[in-house]
Amino acid sequence: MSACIRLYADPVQINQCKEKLEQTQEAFATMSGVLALAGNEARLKILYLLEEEKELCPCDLSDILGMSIPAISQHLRKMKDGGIIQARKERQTIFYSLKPEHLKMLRGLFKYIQQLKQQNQFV
Amino acid sequence: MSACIRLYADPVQINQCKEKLEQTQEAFATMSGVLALAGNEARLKILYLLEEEKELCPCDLSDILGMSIPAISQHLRKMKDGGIIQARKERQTIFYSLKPEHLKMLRGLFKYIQQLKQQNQFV
DNA sequence: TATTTATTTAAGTATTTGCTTAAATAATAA
DNA sequence: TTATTATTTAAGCAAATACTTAAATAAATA
Repeated sequence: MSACIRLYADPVQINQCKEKLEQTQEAFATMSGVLALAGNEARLKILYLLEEEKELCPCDLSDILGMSIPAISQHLRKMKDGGIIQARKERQTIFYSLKPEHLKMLRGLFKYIQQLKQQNQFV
Repeated sequence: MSACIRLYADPVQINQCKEKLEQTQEAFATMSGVLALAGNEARLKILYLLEEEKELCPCDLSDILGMSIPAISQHLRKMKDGGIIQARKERQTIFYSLKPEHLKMLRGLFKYIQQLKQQNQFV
């Protein structure tokens, strides 16, 4: 694949890297999937709000984020399919909340958002 | 925007949520940008490898990941533009490394990848 | 029963993404 | 100088994204 014919390439290093990735292959697929979900501003805000408020319905989220109901609904479906949120039905209303699955990781991200916020206040 | 006319919507809660988001607006934009970069399997692996190996050139990355040089180069440019990696030139070779900027957050992600790996080993 | 309400789904579309191949740069070596 | 090497850039393209509007579900109410 590579077009480079390096004198100083370290074949041992290259192979060690390949092995490391192979052993961790599944984790990278899972992780990049979750990060891709969180890597959209609307979805990141939804996740943050679900952590703060415990649960919210599509209608509330639409109000809060100023986005259409179908747009919200489609983001929610994506995250539900991705296994990071869950739904609970109460009469006509569907309440979404964070799934425990990747909660620890998401909380790490929220903590970092708070740090960024603090930094911005002093700039 | 919303089509729902809820009897039980809590306008105080809705407004508190809106305010929280407004105060944190910039942080969400920054954060989702970084997560979008990490939310691609190839790029996540590149970031991980740069953490492990300190620095690597496009050619090494091409070998390790089994991807074409231009594909790697374009991912690197995207992450450089996004401010999460930096370049150093030595003769003909360009060495890329993680920028200190969001390193703390990225390390949190790498730690979580290791945890996922451990879990997979016992499934 | 018919209507209203909350939500989802479907279809359409403009934009973005992530690769490909080919060409352009820039530094080194012959 | 010319050729080689490492990398970037450009152009093209198929697929994925993220919205839109309109229609379909499903539960509650009149």
